[in-house]
Amino acid sequence: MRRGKYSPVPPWPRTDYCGRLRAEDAGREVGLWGWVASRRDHGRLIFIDLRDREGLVQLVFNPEHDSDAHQVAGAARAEYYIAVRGKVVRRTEGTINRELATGEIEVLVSEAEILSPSQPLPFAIGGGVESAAEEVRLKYRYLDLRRAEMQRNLTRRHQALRGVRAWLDSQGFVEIETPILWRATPEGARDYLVPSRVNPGKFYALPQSPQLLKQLLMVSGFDRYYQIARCFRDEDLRANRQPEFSQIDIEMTGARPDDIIEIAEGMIASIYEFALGRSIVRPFPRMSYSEAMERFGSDKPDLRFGLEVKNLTAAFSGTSLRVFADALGRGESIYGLVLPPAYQLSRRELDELTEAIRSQKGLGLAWVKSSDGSWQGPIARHVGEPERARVTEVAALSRGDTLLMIAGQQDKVRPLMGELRLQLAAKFDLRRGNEPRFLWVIDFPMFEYSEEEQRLVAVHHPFTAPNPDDLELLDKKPLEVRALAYDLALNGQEMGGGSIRIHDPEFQLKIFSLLGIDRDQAFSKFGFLLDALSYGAPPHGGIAFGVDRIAMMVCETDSLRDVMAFPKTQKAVDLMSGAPSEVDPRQLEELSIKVVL
RNA sequence: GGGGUCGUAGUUCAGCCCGGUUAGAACGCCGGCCUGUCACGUCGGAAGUCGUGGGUUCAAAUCCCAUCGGCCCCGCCA
Repeated sequence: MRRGKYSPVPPWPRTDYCGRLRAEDAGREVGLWGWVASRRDHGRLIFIDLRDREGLVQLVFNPEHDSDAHQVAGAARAEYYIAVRGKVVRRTEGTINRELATGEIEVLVSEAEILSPSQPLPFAIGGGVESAAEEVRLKYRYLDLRRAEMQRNLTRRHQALRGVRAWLDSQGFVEIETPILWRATPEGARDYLVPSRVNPGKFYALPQSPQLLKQLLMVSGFDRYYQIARCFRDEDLRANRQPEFSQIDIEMTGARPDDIIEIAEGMIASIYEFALGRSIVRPFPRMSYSEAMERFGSDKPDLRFGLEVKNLTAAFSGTSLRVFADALGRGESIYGLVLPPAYQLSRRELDELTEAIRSQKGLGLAWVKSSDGSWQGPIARHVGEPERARVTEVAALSRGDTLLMIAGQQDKVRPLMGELRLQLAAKFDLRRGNEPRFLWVIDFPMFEYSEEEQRLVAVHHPFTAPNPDDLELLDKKPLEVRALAYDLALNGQEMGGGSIRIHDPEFQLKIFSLLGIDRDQAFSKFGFLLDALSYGAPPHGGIAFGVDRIAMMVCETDSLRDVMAFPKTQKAVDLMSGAPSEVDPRQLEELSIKVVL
């Protein structure tokens, strides 16, 4: 591997992208730059597939046409970056390659130069993403990104964001940037901290979202704001969660939930238009949180399949089955899930499922199989006729169905049934369907009780306005208060969520106090917000979407890493650069930081 | 913090259960030949701390323990 003469710029301009050349370009003289994707050396004739971001084109080097260029081709190897000049020619009939977009033509090269040679690569670029372990791909991410699939994903993500900007611009939204160095706030995820050199012992925090900043912009009068905002949360990773990610952050003055929903649906439609060139069905259906929990055991139900959860509590009243009778006596609920005859679980699978639920959640799973008017299974003979008839009706149980049931506290059982529903759907491969099934989940509760912290916590966030119809419940039954909050779910994933905010400082203090934040704490942590709200703050509300999840949606991938240029591993490490790393002791000293391990 | 799974030439994998030849294959790489290939073909060649450390054994890629790393999941993520 030897570099040619030093030249910081290509010897001739690029007239075209390789992958864009077509039959109508025949006869043109072109200049191309690109990587050697493959080289087929016949001793005299040499073919090279030259690749750039738009695709491949075949180059032909004939020593009788130009022997210097032929020599260059002979020296080239895979992934050398070369520049060529030559003539686009139609291929003869028998040599056309229908597999290739550029397969009707080739470039007869008359001049060639190696601009940058390459070591043999750790993995093949053309082999698809399965051709190398992700560990290797991440270490050489810059090479991994040369793959057509990654080029496509990142380009499509870009198109999706163009769709976002085009739509929001058309609706009069102004894009405003907010600080990355900000302050730590209580509530929410763990913060990433940044020490301040000029203020020893003090720290900035990276924003978990620009929530409060966008509210302040409403006070300032930018009555329609948006931002593609980078956000940071120091929590454990998942396939769809990275420590830093992007949000489409939107806020509007005077918005009602319907206004936000309308803007958001228009935005999603624009994304589909720009990224995929297709339209989607609107408006999206809406469902209340309580209905979603009751029917699907989830606040982001996957609507691509049925398997709905059934509430069997009333149907089992007065049952002779001991475990259920005891549960009902404690005021607990019984939920069931009906598996049609096409989806059979073996006795062994049912036993394993029962055991998994008992060991993980401490709840028992009961099951019966329905045949002609009778039930089979371990508990079948303990269930009396009247409740069997009621359950059959409520669960619409028919012959050959399997009914899975769990009893327990409603707030434990419903999510568990929801999980079970997803597990079974995965097992029987029901989570498919080409059409995106969007769903607005509305009427979220304001609060939930945290066992761990022994207090109320905000379901959305502490700045969310309650539904005015529920105001009188705030003090007596806070858990029953609905918020003006809404989430957009797609195929079982949360794509975004938002709310109408509180714009009255006294009312905000009231909500803080319900959350266990007293007046002093509120002013010391959120004084700037409370102050701002006291200077003519207009009513406002908004929403935020996960850009990365939207990119996953339009790229049809299950891994966020496939739509991010430089993602981190599950241990939040960048395998390529080695971040996070130790730092020079002098840096720590300047920051007045001592590391204790 | 916890559960599962994987780690063997540059790459993808086999071998591991049931310990015992020189640890194999394909792709890639290097060299020769080749004027219509397109995953070119063909002949030859080089290439391995079997993730790391310890243990059991006459003998460990193989069995045991620990540890590191990738991935998936639970907890966590207002």
